[in-house]
Amino acid sequence: MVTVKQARHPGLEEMTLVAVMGALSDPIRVGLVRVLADGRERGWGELRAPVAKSTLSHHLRVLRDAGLTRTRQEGTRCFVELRREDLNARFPGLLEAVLEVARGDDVGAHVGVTDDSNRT
Amino acid sequence: MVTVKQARHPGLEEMTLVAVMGALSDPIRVGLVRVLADGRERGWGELRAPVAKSTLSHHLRVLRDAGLTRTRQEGTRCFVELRREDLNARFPGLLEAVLEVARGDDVGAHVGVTDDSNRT
DNA sequence: TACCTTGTTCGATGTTTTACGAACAGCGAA
DNA sequence: TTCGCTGTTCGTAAAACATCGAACAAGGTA
Repeated sequence: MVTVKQARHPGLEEMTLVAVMGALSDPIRVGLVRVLADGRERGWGELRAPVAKSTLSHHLRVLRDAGLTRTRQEGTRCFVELRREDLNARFPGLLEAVLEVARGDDVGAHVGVTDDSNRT
Repeated sequence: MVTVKQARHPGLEEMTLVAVMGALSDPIRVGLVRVLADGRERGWGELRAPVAKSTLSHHLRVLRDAGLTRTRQEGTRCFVELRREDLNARFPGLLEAVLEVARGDDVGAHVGVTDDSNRT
């Protein structure tokens, strides 16, 4: 019934440093953030990660609950995007610093997107 | 015998983003980092945190293993300090961004030092 | 030497996290 | 309506984590 509980996204004030750090303490999630770092909204199906879909769903929820991403549902499919402006407002400099290191170390390398670019 | 295994500190190359983020995903550890953020070396006994000493020891080890702090042993007591330069070299901007937010949100507020300033 | 102080290590425990496959629910298409 | 596709939720299991008290080890002190 209330299966898709219309995903609640935390407001700026609800985001906590500890939750964000926790969300970014997993390589898969860092990989997802990196994929979304180009600012483009991505379809769930575009995302590739070496885990079962239920696990991927879990990771996306952790990111969303921490306030890192925004999920939009359109009919049957979901789209995810990085809440870059919100993050920069709430945690100035943090996201950029993390992305910079993640890029340099190639953290979350096995996370990617299908080259099936049918959007944007 | 080898109780105090002379604490190994990871070199710059051994530090990982994920480990650092994990280390900073606990309010007590963030509080410890805040306390050390003034650059002063602190004695173990100076640190106050609302946990048992064995737990505090554990948290200090997590921080040390992630490369955030350096521990020095002098006779019977230990001294801890933040590896600020190393962190800035390895993760540019990250520590400052975290400290800034932690200060603003007062993360790890119940962690402090005894005003027993008998050092420096 | 016998004791005390200091911090680590050792279990033990309860909680949280990660992971999977299966079942389910919503939506669109046949 | 009946399928099929998509993503969430559930049940479960394994691993990691936070926490404590007790035991221990190393160094200083009496």
